[in-house]
Amino acid sequence: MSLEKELNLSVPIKLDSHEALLNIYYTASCLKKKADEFFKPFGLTDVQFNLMVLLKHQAEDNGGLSQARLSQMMLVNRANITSLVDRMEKAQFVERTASANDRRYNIVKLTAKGQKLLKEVEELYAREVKKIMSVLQELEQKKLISMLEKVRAGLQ
Amino acid sequence: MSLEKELNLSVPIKLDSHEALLNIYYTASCLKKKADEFFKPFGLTDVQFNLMVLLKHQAEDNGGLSQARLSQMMLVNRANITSLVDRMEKAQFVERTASANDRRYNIVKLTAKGQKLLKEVEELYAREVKKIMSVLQELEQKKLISMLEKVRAGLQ
DNA sequence: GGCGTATGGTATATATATAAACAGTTGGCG
DNA sequence: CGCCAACTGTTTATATATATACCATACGCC
Repeated sequence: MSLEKELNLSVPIKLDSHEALLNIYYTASCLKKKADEFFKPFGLTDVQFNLMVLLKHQAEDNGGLSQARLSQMMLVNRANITSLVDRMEKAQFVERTASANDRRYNIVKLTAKGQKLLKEVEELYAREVKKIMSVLQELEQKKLISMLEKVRAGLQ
Repeated sequence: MSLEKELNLSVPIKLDSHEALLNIYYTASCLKKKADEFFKPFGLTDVQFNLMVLLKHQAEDNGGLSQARLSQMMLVNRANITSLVDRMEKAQFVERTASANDRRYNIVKLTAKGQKLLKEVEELYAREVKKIMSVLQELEQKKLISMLEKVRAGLQ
């Protein structure tokens, strides 16, 4: 359905390019809502799940990741990670360890509880993602990815 | 550039469909950052600009819009609009009027100051959007829109 | 070895988002 | 007419985001 109908606008969007941009924006917003709904029963948010996935799959030798590294991979300000890890530490999903080499760093790792939960959720999540994106054929998905990469590249 | 490189991931994203979904998500995030940067010199945020555009173009007879209507068109919870309009009223971009017909409603309208600012920003914004999306040809933009509509439709 | 610069994490102020509970208003229907 | 159900806007608690300023630490270079 067109954005115009979905948002119940009384006047159509003038620029095609604006409509395309708004589509990216609103689709992401809908996906986020859907994700938050999906994660809620597990006591997680989409952001927290994302952080756990990064800890599991992107840490070499399972050695954990620094908060700064996490902030780069999540495209957020590093100030953000402080409170996020605070909350997740309180929920016992992750733990901070001071780095031995460089005392500026906090190394964040999954706890046993975090690992167990992640294992449980990850598979269901993958299935859900496949289902959601299955409305597009494989070639379309690749085309979509390449178009969005072009848009990001154009932003500098 | 691929998400893998942009985020400096050490392990590639396994599922194509997940990569597509993350591309939507991260592109929206990059666009939002770009937009906020763009609006900052005018003392606006992207959300505030969006609200002003709706007030200007979607209100029939320039009669303003209720907060509930705004929340529907912005795809946010109506609780959100309260503080948003509070801030914008304080900045004198908009004003609330009690509806004559139905005392439950607040009608939100642009002030003269808001109209003047919007007029100034809107044109620059349209130019910027055209520039950003010009990395895609017109047909590609239409294809992008239709793919994103399909994704949203699949979410129910 | 010591100093300036860069980097990591934190604190604060601010903006945006949700959900849930509440009060006031409206409207339908017996 | 009166009650109930639905709707609007607000409040509160919570989660996420930014920018900025700050402190501790590390590193390069003289």
